[in-house]
Amino acid sequence: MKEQQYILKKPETFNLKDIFECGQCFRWNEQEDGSYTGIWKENVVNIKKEGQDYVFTGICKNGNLEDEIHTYFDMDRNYEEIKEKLSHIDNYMKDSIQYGKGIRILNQDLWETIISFIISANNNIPRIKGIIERLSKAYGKPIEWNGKTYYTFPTPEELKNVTVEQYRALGLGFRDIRLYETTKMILEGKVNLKELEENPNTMEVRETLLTLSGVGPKVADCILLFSDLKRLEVFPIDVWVRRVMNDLYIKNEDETKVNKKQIEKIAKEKFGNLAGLAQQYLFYWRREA
DNA sequence: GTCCAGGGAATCA
DNA sequence: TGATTCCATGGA
Repeated sequence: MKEQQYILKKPETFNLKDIFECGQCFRWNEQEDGSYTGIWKENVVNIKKEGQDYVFTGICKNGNLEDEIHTYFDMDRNYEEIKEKLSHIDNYMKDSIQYGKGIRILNQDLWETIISFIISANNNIPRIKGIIERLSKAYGKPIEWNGKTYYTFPTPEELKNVTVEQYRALGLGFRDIRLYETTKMILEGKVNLKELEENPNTMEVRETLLTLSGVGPKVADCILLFSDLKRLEVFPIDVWVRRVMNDLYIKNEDETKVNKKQIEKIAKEKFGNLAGLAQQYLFYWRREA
């Protein structure tokens, strides 16, 4: 495969750290020079900031690099407009957006996002990344680039004969059976990912996702928000979001006892159909700062 | 040794 | 419906 290069000139909303460290993805890693290298589909790419431009260098198996980047980085969406709207809600939103102003929500592969967020349950980001890396190395396809070997995220077919014990050996812990069962359900057609992609009804898609093993409300919402399903109105609630929502708007003495429905209600009232974006700014802001 | 992590499922009231 | 408890693993 031939190396390609693409230069993104002076993007308004685009910051490598904000995009890759805000918790939406697990396969991008910072390099010694401050650039980031990652893999999606069968693309291996390094992104380096040069002045106000971003230089993308890498290999792209199908199609051309520019199109792949355009889709993956959600370049058709006007984030300036979204941030402007959310900033007017209150000063908390204004501060959190200022902190994560370079965030873009990636259009990640649905299957990969489902498995990645099943793995994320009661887990921490460094370990999630490690598990996904080992899973890809064990069952994905190798891609050589720039003297290193990268591995694609394994397809359902590539995980077809993997046993629960083999998952456990990768360090998946109690999530081994969930991965096994969900892969089986998708291979058997009990859940059809193509149909999900084509269904505009978010609540219907959510209900279907919830039938998958290891997918509860929070994981389903992350899938809806971070995959190419791209439903910006959902509001995933994890320990960090519950924490920040309680600190800002609810002020309960014991944050662990805050009712989830109360959080959802406030999120819908304040953020409306942009709740997912608001959630992401708040999550990143609270977790990093 | 203890606590915690981008929670979910099983169980019980 | 709502609350409790258990579930591996690794780092702080």
